[in-house]
Amino acid sequence: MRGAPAELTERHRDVLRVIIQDYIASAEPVGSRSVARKYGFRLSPATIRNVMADLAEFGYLAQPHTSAGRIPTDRGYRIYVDSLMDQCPLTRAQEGMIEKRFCHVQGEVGDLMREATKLLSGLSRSVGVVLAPRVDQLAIRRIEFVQQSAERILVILVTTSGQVHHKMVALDEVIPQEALNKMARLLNAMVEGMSLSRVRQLLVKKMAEEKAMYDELLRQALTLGQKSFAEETEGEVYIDGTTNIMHEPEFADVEKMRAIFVAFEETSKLVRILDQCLGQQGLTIIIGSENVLREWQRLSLVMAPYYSGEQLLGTLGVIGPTRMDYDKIVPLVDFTARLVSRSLTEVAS
Amino acid sequence: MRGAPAELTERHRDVLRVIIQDYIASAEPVGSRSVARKYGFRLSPATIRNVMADLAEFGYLAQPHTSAGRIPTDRGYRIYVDSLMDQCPLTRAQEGMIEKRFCHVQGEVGDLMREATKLLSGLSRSVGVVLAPRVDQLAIRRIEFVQQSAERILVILVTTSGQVHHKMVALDEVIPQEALNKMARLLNAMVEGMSLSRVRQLLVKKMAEEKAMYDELLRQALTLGQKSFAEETEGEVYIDGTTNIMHEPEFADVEKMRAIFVAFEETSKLVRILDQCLGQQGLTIIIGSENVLREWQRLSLVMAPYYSGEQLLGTLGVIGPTRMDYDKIVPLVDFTARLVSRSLTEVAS
DNA sequence: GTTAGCACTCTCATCGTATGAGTGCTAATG
DNA sequence: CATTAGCACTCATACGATGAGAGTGCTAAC
Repeated sequence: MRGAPAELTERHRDVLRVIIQDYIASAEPVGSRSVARKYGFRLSPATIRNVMADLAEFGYLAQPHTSAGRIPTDRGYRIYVDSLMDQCPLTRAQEGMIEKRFCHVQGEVGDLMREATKLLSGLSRSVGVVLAPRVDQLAIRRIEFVQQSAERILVILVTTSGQVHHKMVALDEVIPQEALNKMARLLNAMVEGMSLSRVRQLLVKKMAEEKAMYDELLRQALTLGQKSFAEETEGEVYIDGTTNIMHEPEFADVEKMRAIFVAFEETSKLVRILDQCLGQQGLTIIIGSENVLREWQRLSLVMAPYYSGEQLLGTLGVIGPTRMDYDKIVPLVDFTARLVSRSLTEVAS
Repeated sequence: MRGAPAELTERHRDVLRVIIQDYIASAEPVGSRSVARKYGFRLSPATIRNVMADLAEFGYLAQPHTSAGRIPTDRGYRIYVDSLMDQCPLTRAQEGMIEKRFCHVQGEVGDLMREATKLLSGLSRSVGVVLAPRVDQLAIRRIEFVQQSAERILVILVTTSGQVHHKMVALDEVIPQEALNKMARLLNAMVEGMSLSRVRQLLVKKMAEEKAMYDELLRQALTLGQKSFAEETEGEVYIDGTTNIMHEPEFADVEKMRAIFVAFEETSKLVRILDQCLGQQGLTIIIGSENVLREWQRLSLVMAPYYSGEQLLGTLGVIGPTRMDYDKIVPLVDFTARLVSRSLTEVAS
C-alpha cells in the first residue's frame, strides 16, 4: 500500500465513486465489468482493472478473495464522504413531511427526542440515535423537594428546556415537608437560570460563607442542595430502529449480530462515542475502524449537533453498517438537527 | 391425537418428564435410547418407544421429522409445568445474593424496577421484564405546575410509591407562575393520597358544583387539573437481556429473530399480554401458542404479580423460548416478586 | 495509454453417496 | 400380556467430487 492521494487522477476518483456507490447499493463485491458498464463502455474492463489495482494499492479497495470483485475499505469510505460523494438532498416533499411530524410534537423535550430518533431510524432504515442534553449544562428552571419517607427526599429538577429529572436523596435528619418547601423556595431564588455545574460551585461558596452564620434553614437547604446535585450526570441516549440492521447482509451471522446488539445495550460506551462527536464543529462522520472500540468497528456513525439558540445541547444522527447510504443520510441528519434546534430554540424563548 | 390425560400412567408421566427435561437442557430431539439410559436401563428402548408413541398420540410430543427423536409440544410443556416438574428452589446463597442486590437500591422506584429486570434476565439467562405500576392506580403524593412557556405548562406528578411522571399541557390563557403555585396548593390539598382515576371523578364533580360559584382561581385550577389528568396512561415496561435469547438455537434463523425483536420493541402489545397476567391470581405461565399474538407464539412467559402492602401494582417475570428452564425460573420469578413487594411495601409505609 | 486474450483462482451450487440416529413393526420371550 | 430383540425403513446431515461462473492478473498487440 502506497499512501498517496496525490497520485489520484480524476479517473481514479470516478472509478472509486462508482464502485462505492455500487457496493452500497448491492452489498456485493464490484467487478471491473460492471464498472465499465456504468461508465458507458467508454473504457474496457481491462483498463478499469488497472485503475482498480491502483486503488487497491492505495488502500481504498480490498478483495474478499482473489477472484472476487472489490469492496471499499474504511479508508475508501473516508475519501468518499470527504470528497467524492454527491449529496442527495431531501426532496421538498420529504422535508415537508418531516416538518409536519415535528409540529405534532407539542409536548415535552423527551417526546421531541423520541420523535427525532424514530424519524431518523425510519427514513434511514438504519438505527436512529439522539444524545440528550446533559443536565449539568442546562439552565435550571425549578427545584422541588418531596418527602418520600422519613429520611428519603425526592428531588425534582426542571430545566428551562423542559426536561424533568429526579433522584432520591437520603438524609440523616428528618425534615418536615413544610420546611422542604421553604428550602426549595430559597434555592429556587438562588439558582434559577443557572446551569447545574455553576450551581455546584455556588453552593460550595455559600456553604463556606454560611458556616459562620446561623440561619439553620439556609444551612440545611444548602446541604440538601449539595447532596442533590453532587453526582455528575451521564448523558441519556435515545435509540430506535435497531431491528433495521438485522436485514443487513453483513450481520447475517448471529454472533456478529449479537455483538452489535450488546454494543447498543451498553449505553455508557455509546455515550462516550457520541461525546466525541459533540466536540467537533458541525457534522461528524465516523467510519468503521475509526471507532476506538472493538465492537463498533463494523459500524459507521453520521452525527450532527443540535442547539438551543447558541447553546450546544447534544448530538443526533444515524448508526449503520459502514456500507451505509452516506449521500442520503448526511442530508437527512443535517436537516433533522436543524429542525430539532429550531424546535428547542422556540421552546426556550 | 386422543385427548385423554386420564389414560396417563405413572410411566407415561415419568417418560414425559425425562424427555422434557432432556430437551430443555440440550435443545435436541430426544430419542428412546437416551431416555432408557436416564431410566437406568430398567426398560429397553423399545418399551420406551411404545410409551413415546402414546405420548405423541396424546399430543404431548411431536417429531420434527419421521426418523428423529421427540420434542415436547406446547401442550406437553403445559402438563409439565402444571403437574410434572420438580421446582428447583434457589439456594440459600443465591437468595442472599439477590437480597443484597435489592438492598443497594436505595433510590427511586424506577431504579428498583430496573434492578429487578436486570436481575431476572441475568439469573435466568433470558429476557427479564417488569410491568411498572399504572399511574392511574397509584395514590398521588404531590402535584406541581411549572410554567414552560406562555401557554405551556409542565405538570409533574409524584406518587406515594416514589414515581415521577410529567407531561406538557397547552393552555389558551396565560397563567403566571405565582397563580400556578396557588393552584397546585389547592389541588394538592384536594387530591393527596387519592388515585388518579378517583381524582378524575372528583374533578368532574367539583367542576359541576363550581360552575355556580365564582372563585376564578379554583375554576382555573380545576380546568388545569382536568387537562393534566385527562389521558389514560399506559403501563410502562422495563425489559432487559434481550440479547440473551440470541444464543437460543430456536432463533438461529435471522428472520425469526428479527420477528422476536420487533415484538419486544412493540411495547404496547407486550403491555396487553402482561395485563392479562395481572388479572390472574399468583404466578402465571403462558406457553408458546397459548399467546394470542402470532409473534409471541414461540415464546413463553413466567410472570408473578407484585404488591405494595395489599395493593396489586404490577407484574414481573421472564420471557424466553418455550424451551425454557421452568423448574429454575419459576422459583426465581416467585422470589423476586416477593422481594420487590417487600421493598415497595417498606417505601410506602 | 488502452485493450484483447488467456490462463488461473476461487466461490458456490449441485449431485450422489455414505453414515448414523432413530423409528415402527413383528415375532419371540418370560 | 407386558417386554424386548431384531430388522427394515426413513430422513437429515456431512462429505467429496464436479462443473459453472465470475473475476482477476498478466502479456502482448494495437
